[in-house]
Amino acid sequence: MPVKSNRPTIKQVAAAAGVSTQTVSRVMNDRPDVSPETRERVLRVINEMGYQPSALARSLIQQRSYTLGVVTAGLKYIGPSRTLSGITSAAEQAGYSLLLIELPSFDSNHVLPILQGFISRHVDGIIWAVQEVGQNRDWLKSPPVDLEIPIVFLTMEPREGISIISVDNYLGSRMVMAHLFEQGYQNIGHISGPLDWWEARQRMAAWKDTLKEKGIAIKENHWVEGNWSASSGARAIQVLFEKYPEMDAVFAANDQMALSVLQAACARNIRVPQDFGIVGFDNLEESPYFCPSLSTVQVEQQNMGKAAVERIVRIIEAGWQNSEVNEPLSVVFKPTLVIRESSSKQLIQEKKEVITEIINEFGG
Amino acid sequence: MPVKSNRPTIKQVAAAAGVSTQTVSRVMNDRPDVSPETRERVLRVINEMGYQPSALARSLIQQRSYTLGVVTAGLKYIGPSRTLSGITSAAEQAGYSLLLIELPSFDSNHVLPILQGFISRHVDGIIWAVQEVGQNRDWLKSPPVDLEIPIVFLTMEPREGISIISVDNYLGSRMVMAHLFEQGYQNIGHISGPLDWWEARQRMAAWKDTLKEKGIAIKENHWVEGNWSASSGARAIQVLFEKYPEMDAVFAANDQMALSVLQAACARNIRVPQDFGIVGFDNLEESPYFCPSLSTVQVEQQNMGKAAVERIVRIIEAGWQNSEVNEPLSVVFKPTLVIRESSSKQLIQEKKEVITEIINEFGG
DNA sequence: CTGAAAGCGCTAACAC
DNA sequence: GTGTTAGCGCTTTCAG
Repeated sequence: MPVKSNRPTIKQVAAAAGVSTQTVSRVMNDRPDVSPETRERVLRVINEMGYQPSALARSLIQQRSYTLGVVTAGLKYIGPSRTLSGITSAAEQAGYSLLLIELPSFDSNHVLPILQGFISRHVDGIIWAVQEVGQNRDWLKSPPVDLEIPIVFLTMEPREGISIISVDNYLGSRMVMAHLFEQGYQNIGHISGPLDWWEARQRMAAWKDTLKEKGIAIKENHWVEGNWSASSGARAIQVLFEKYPEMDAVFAANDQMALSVLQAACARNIRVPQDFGIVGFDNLEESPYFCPSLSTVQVEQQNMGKAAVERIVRIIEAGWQNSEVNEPLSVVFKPTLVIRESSSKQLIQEKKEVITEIINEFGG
Repeated sequence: MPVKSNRPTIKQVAAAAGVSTQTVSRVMNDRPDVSPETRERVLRVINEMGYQPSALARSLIQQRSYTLGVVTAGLKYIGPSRTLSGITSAAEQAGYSLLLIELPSFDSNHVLPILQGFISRHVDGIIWAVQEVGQNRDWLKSPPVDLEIPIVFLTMEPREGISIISVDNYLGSRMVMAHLFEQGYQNIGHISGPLDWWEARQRMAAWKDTLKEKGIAIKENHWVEGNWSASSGARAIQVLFEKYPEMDAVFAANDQMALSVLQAACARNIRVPQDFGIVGFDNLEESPYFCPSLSTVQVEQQNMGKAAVERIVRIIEAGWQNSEVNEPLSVVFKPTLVIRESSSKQLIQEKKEVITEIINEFGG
């Protein structure tokens, strides 16, 4: 079973139809300057032979591949996958193929071979869908190749002249904190994400700033750094219960870690939310079904993926006709607070959920 | 910012180095027949100019793209993403690029444009990583194009002459049932997945067969069909509690639905596992942290993705040298039973987990 | 060891 | 309307 596929070439189709390759090309590309009879005849032959033009050859001559390079990491986690899902559907719709690369780790700074691969394959644009972690953006300071290819980043700290699609983690976390105080919780602990993640720092900053504004001193024993995993959350909550006994609520930087807090509370017979409030971040598919259901922050990851594709496509098409893209380089999505039983003394009775649009909360 | 990148071509490198393009090509491909001095000179120029050969042009002439087409669906669920993650890392290691397509739905049978796209882009092989659902394999009966490209499927019913990487869902479910009976549960209900899914049917068949073997009559009120989601699980368990009051255990076809059972039991103050046993399937990252922790079946999805890549690469390379692949076409992975608190009266005391290798259980 | 010629499959540019 | 010529960037083949 030789790999070499013997599908017909444009030459063979032309010969079979008794025309030149140019005419076949014109028919394939719906050019007007072909007589109806010729067109029909050629189309018939194309169908009979099952002719499929080579995108490779076309890309080569047109210097345009209709392909996007996508870099992701941590696909085994749900966040990156959701984003990727948004990317795939938007790309399909825009008529672009996707060349996918998954980094071996989030903080990989080993990007040269990836960029070279993309260049070598003539991608029209790149979507860098890896969160900002550790030093994994350092290569931007001195790009290893001078990149003529447009590139859009997802989820990173704003940088001059770079197109970024991100979500306002700080705002989302502020909403969490405002909600917890509103519910009457006073001593709010925090389980942060790993602090080499930009997003983890943002979420933590909101926790700190809110406490500061309330005149509450932040002590070392009021928070613990986790690593996003439920097991790290389990360790963290144990430490917090021990070192911060007055604590009556926890803001966990994601739902997995919040889940462990739920479990720990359950194991200690602490009543949630009556005596202890818990809020997470990310809104897992399962979070409404935790016991009690988990309050959290909803991020439209799929839409962010879509936005990234739309943005890169607009840049590509603009560059193609040498026009400028006159819209803001970056987009910041607004998250939504989803209030469920784990933090709402009212809701635990009524068994429903409330979604707070930022617009209503933070006068938009 | 024109998209057209003005990176150097082999011609320019050749001119700059004062050699012919062949020589540059030879150097790039590490051919032996270049004098050390020439090689060094050319290499220097290559580095200076940042030359990166065009994979497109190379693919065109070699009739070989070192690219794999990957078809997936439901990336917003964790299962498909885990598999994809296995595929990306194995492909990277094997030196293949990935062209990714996500179907709009699991049961899409609209495959012609996808195959044409792959053919057009000269992929060397295809990995069809979509579960078998409804009629979504019908196109295999009369392939819409005569596919010269080798293709490997993940997770589908065995079919003559087709290479398939799958997991033994039936075996995994038998292990669940054996375990539940061993724990002394007698009246075991089932929440199935949607029955147009092959995997859901397999899991259910094991439930049925086990009951039959135990001489237990299967009644309509002993099971409910879910749709994999936690919310469908919530509806299902409500029905079961009502119509099957003697029930003392549930085998849910995935962890999300099992989670809802956990929640429902918690809401009704039913003691799990003392009075009621629960087992899921798939082993979510979060399942050890449910309250109580959830017994389940572990499937090595990432390894299945890896296996698919390794298989397709072997077929490709074999085809390339016109040899045959003399190994079984298909691989069936063995799942593992993970016993946690939700179904183990012993463990709920000790707070640990037990992993049952099939080898020990079903005399392998 | 090196280079010249040919061509992978297609389309842009121009001729007729 | 249609065909011819040239060439995208590379490798294969063959000559020297």
